[in-house]
Amino acid sequence: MITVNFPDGATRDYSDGTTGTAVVEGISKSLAKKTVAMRVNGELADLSDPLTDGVALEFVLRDDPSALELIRHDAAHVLAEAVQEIWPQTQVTIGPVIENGFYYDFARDEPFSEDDLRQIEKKMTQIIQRGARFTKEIWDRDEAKRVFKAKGEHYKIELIDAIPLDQDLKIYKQGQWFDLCRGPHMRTVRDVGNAFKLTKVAGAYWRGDAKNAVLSRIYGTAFASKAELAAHLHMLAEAEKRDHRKIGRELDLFHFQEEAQGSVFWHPKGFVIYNQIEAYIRRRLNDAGYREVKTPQLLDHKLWQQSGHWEKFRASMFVVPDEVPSTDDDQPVLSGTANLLALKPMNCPAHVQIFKQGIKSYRDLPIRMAEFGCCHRNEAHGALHGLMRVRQMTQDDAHIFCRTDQVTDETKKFCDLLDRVYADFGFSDVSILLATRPELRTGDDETWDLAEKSLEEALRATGRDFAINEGEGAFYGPKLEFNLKDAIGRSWQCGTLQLDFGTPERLDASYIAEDGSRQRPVMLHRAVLGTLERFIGILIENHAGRMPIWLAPVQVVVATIVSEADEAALALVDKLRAAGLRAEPDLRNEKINYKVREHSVQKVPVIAVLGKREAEEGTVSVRRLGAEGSVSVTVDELVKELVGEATPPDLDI
RNA sequence: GCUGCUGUAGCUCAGUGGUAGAGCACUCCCUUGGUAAGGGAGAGGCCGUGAGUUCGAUUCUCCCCAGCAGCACCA
Repeated sequence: MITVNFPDGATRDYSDGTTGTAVVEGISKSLAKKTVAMRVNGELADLSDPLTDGVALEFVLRDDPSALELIRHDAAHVLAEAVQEIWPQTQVTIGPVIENGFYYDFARDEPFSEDDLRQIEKKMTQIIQRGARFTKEIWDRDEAKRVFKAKGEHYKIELIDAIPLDQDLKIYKQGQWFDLCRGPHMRTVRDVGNAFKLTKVAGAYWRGDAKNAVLSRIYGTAFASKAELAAHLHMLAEAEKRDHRKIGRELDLFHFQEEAQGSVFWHPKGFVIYNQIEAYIRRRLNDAGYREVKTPQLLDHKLWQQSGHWEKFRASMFVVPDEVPSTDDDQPVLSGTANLLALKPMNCPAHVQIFKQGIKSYRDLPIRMAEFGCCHRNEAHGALHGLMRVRQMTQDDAHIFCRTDQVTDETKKFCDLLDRVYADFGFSDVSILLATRPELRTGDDETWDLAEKSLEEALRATGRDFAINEGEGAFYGPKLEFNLKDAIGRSWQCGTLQLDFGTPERLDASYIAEDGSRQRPVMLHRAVLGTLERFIGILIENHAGRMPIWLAPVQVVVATIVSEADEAALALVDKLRAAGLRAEPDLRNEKINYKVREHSVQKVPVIAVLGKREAEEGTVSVRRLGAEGSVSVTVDELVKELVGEATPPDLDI
């Protein structure tokens, strides 16, 4: 006899070995029909599992949010079955659920094409309609390896060997087809439903390791209902429309070209945004007690050796020989024997050099040293992506040199600064990850223990929620990653705070403590926006190109209807400019419809229209981006209104 | 860097084994027109680079380069 506890507080007794299926069928037929799985003590489980005494049982209905991962996982199995039914020679590997769907990696000589996806989808639909029941079996390891070997499934054998010996080896069958899987699954493949779609094909490394073979990955997504699938596909389409590379070209903000891959050519309009953001953050940093510096681009490789970058980061550095290139065309340009310099990939070692000038007292700390440092990193070609991933970048970087007892306070202050800045840019949803020691790192484990503990304690002291991001820290210390959620629900890592005991040690930075001893300062590496390039990319996508007026490259266009209004229009532009606004006239020989359309497409926030009537009366007809109608105001009212609106948020009183 | 796909006018894209087309943008002309495209004319391309197959290649094949997607890496 076993006792089962239900969410409503009820308890019921069943005979030993009773399954979830039996329980739900005993409660109600209609509930049983909708139930696809269960939670036993909070853990998702197969409905067909026998229950044990004293468990807390909840049923998972197909349209519960927690059923989504089951739908997707089952869809991945159906995908694998479909592929093997069409191409029996294909080996299956793994097929997990991911944030917005699932994928399955296959080993196959010929990669899949987009056309194959439609064919596979059809086959999946057939399989789902066949409605095979999922059944679970526990297999003996050797037996399992024999079976998979006989099927030519070599990757599965590797997977079996990776499963700890104390764990059962579970096989899930769906009709004739079966797969090694930890489960759980729903009742039948029919529970997958019809709201699924295969979205793309790609190569992916076996076990995510670049040293391994490349597999063919098929991505897909699945939802409980067609409507949710449609909404998701709509979001993807929306993301494509907002692509900052496309908008950057359309709005004439920046461009890239072959000769400078990964580096941005900022056009005048784009650079307005860049400069506005830099000026804004400079004011914010100044208010928060930072002092700005500027350090060299090129530094001797000896310094990078000392800092640890030469050993741990060299593959991402641009190394430059310190010699005069040969001007003889018959000779090699470089001798290959010169001393080596490197373009800085980070500002930290240079900041330590400034710190080390003169003797620092404990009274001087914390020192908050900021730099809009232009850094170069030799990113892999395949990593480059518009403004989001570039080779030349400018961070809103700063290093805080402080005592260990100041770490918590500095962390709090930094978080406060982040909140203000993100709010000013309209981001309200911020999540935090604590990234711990990576495999490739400098410093001993005791130092890492201390660093991770200190950073975590400091973060806890701010009272913020966070999650752990295992193994993703910087090579010199653990870091906090601040992720912003954008207007269409995507998450972007922007801010970072990294705690570093090692660099001051390696570069021999010290201060004189209260007792007269020499002490190492702690270094906090931190950025709020991350890199300006990437942050601007995020802003463009967040706003779909419609920048807030304080950032808009052109804030107002003064467009005329008839040439008799030209003079008044130019006078208005002068007035707006004198008030500090970015205003442009449009006196072209075009109809007002044409002008309005063009400036709307260009996302100009305000169009001030001047016809004969307005020119005579000293008024303007004001049309806002996205609004249908227009409002008539006097010239002075317009100037006053726009000055108020266009003031950067930190200067707004 | 790895796998796959792509590379034709400033942009978005057609197209063909016999050296090319559209729309928008651009220039000029007509039009002075009240809030998302007025009309007409014109100019603009070594069809990514190099090699091969061929009488002939932008088209087929290969190398390289770049871009895109994903992976790996990462701000």
